[in-house]
Amino acid sequence: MTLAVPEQMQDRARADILSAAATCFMERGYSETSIDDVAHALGATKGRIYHHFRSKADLFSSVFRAGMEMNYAAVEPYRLLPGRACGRWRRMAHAHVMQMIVSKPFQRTVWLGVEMHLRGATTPQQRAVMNDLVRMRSDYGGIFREVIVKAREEGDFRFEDVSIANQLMFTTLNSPVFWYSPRTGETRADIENLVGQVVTCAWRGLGGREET
Amino acid sequence: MTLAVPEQMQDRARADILSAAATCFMERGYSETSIDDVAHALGATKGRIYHHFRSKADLFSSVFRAGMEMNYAAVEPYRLLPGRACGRWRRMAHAHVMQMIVSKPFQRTVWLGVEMHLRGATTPQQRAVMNDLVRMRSDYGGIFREVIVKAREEGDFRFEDVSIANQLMFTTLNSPVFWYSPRTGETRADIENLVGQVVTCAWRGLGGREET
DNA sequence: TTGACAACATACCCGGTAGTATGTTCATCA
DNA sequence: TGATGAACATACTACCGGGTATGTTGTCAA
Repeated sequence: MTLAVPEQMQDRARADILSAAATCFMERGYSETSIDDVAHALGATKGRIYHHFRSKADLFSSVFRAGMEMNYAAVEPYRLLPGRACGRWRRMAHAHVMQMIVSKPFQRTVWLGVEMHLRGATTPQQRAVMNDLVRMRSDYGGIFREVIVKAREEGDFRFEDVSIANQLMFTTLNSPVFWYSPRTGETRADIENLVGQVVTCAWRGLGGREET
Repeated sequence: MTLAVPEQMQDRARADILSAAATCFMERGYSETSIDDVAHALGATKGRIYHHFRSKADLFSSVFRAGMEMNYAAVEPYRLLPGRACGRWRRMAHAHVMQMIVSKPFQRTVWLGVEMHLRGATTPQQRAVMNDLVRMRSDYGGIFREVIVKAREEGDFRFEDVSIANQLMFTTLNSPVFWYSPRTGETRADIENLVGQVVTCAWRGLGGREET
């Protein structure tokens, strides 16, 4: 069988389009991005995109899903680590923030998707897909929710309402998606330091004790 | 002179349009909102809107400006209060969060405007107006920045980078704009409690000591 | 070698929307 | 009382962008 190579090439073709689309959605928003824009960013035409995706909404959903899969993959290694919950939280939070930075175009698109879903700006069948994706994101939030609840039980976090605390925590951890942009001559250590400040801010916000 | 009444009526007519437009922009975004949508929300037609605003961009800018003016007005009473800076910060932060809730449609529009500006999705002349508005917002951020710097000098706040701290703080204080929605039977005390949790989270994030 | 299909490009249609041009109504004022 | 203009509504145009229908090229299998 020589099907393995074509399949990989197809995945590659899709991945290239997804990446270009994510950047366009980040830079221009959903409605302001035309299929022609995405095609132009690829040095191609509409035909290429409509060959791999059924519609603009389908393309958008695919970027959304890819972004969420990246998030799951990023925190997966730390979910079931032994020890105190607050320790797991710190690892997961760090991985999450780092992911916001390295896959910013996809994460911005995820954000756009959530906003659109809250506004209900979709067709009935597309809405089903979006419901699935938003649930996927909600479940992802649930992972963190469980951890901070456990950490509170263990006396490491202090907060009133769990839902509000989780909202505020995610707001903080996601924020680099909006204001981070790479600086010239930026080192790995610079980014680590930045991520550290964000995680610390969220940690404090959750009522975590000051680390030494 | 009987001009006083017509002028007030004109302001009123503009204010009604601004309010309807803010709600539409919040619910649908900029591009997804048509002038016909805004007109329909008013029980009117396009003619009414184009009689008071030169273009869709002009209408949007006006909503943006109105939102920012509300913010300035909200924190103004506390800016120059005597005492420690962290005390002023708490008053200002409280007023700001409350403003995010009570004028949510306008604040969402402000957010949309900032996003659009960062993407540079405007015509040259419209860009001049947007530059002015974004500067207005930047100055508003500067007010808080001064206060948290002062509070750090006074030993009440602890954080590394001022810009990052200010970004994270605003992210937290603004967040209700995205997830708050009024509940049935909600009392004034409920809202105050909610605002309190948000302010406390930001306070902690800035490294403020635990209040008794 | 040929035919079949994937992977595009090109050309076109058509609905929606910003903006305009032109009524229409009503109040005010000389 | 008639003229004037503000405050709209109505009717229309021009254009942009999603989607489709159709052409073109290269590759692989029989």
